[in-house]
Amino acid sequence: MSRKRIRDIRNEELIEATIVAVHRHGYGAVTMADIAREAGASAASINYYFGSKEGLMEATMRHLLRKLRAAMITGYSAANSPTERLYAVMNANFSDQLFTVEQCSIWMQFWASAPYSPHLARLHHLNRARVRSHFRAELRRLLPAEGVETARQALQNYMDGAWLQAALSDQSVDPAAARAAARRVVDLALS
Amino acid sequence: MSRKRIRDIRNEELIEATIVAVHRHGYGAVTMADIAREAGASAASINYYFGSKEGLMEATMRHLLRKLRAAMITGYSAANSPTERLYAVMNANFSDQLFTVEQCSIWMQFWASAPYSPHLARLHHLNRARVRSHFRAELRRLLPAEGVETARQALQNYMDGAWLQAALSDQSVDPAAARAAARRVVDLALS
DNA sequence: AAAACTTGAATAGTCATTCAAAAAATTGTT
DNA sequence: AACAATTTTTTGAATGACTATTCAAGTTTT
Repeated sequence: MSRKRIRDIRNEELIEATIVAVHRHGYGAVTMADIAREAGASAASINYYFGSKEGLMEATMRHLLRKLRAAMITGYSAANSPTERLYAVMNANFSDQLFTVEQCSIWMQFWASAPYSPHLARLHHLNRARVRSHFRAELRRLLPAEGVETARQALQNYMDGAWLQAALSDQSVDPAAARAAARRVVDLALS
Repeated sequence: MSRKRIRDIRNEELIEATIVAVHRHGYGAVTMADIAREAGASAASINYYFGSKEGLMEATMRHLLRKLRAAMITGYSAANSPTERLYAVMNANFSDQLFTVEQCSIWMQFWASAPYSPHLARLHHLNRARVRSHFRAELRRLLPAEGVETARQALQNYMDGAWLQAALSDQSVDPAAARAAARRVVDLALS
């Protein structure tokens, strides 16, 4: 039991250190030594746990995807109308925990490197397809059939664009304001 | 005169090679040797013209920004109503020449590395501010004051999100379809 | 002849990964 | 509890491979 625990604790520590280090140096420039220093460990021990740098990056993206999915499911189950579920998807994406410069920045780093890593690309496509089907399911109940796809693209691209802007902003972002803005965009798309 | 000409020709060739090579290998992974091979030149000659890899990357981004601005101005001057000018901005961003997987991909590479390069960050911010003011100017004539900012965010983030999606798509993209979709989103935002 | 251009080879540095050996934790035995 | 045996974890140092940049020596153009 405790054998597994130590491994899990180390895994989480190293992944958190990876998030910080990638945000600080960039995905393309970050080194194993940077991450090790951030975690207070050695580069060799990272390889002991994750096998390689690529393995660590993939594990980190899985971690972030899990967080995103968890936030989504939480809000989703509390909402009980199509419109509220749309708000819930937005609120999850712009929640206090997820919508920070640090996290948006690392998401963008992963997006940029996905085309060159089949593993990352696969994870990204799965996630995007899931969000797309959520949006479609709710919008079908709210709009005539010919308007569904346009509204979905408007909302989904808006979300990605907002994350991009947050990643590139040098100031800190305001999640509450982002949620309010997203809500207005949803209303606009449904009008 | 011809002294300058040779230099300009080489500059363009090397920048085009950079676009291809960065798209193929990624901004973080591309090497001077990759770019040189693509251009049929040597790595040393690139340094002769651009001083350093960073100088080459900055010049390449400037080149892309110029292209974008030129496309925008062309469409803009032909349009003569606020709505048509909004369409024109969208048409420029989704023009056949600009909206390709290759170019969207390299834009995303630049976005991702902007936070770690003051030069790139500066260029990016200037460009974004310019687009923002264009959108604002037109929307102010079409919507009540309190709706302008929401519509602008919806449109500008939509554009960035669409480019992001294009960069990550493994198939080739369809600029004409993207323009039609963008037009529907503009109509949605103005309704 | 002079200036501009090109490059092969050398330089000086970087980095991920491996590995042997040490340290720490866990287990089994008494 | 005590102690030894075993497994798991950690790391310093070495390895091998890769890179941007420089430069002297050529080639081409003016």
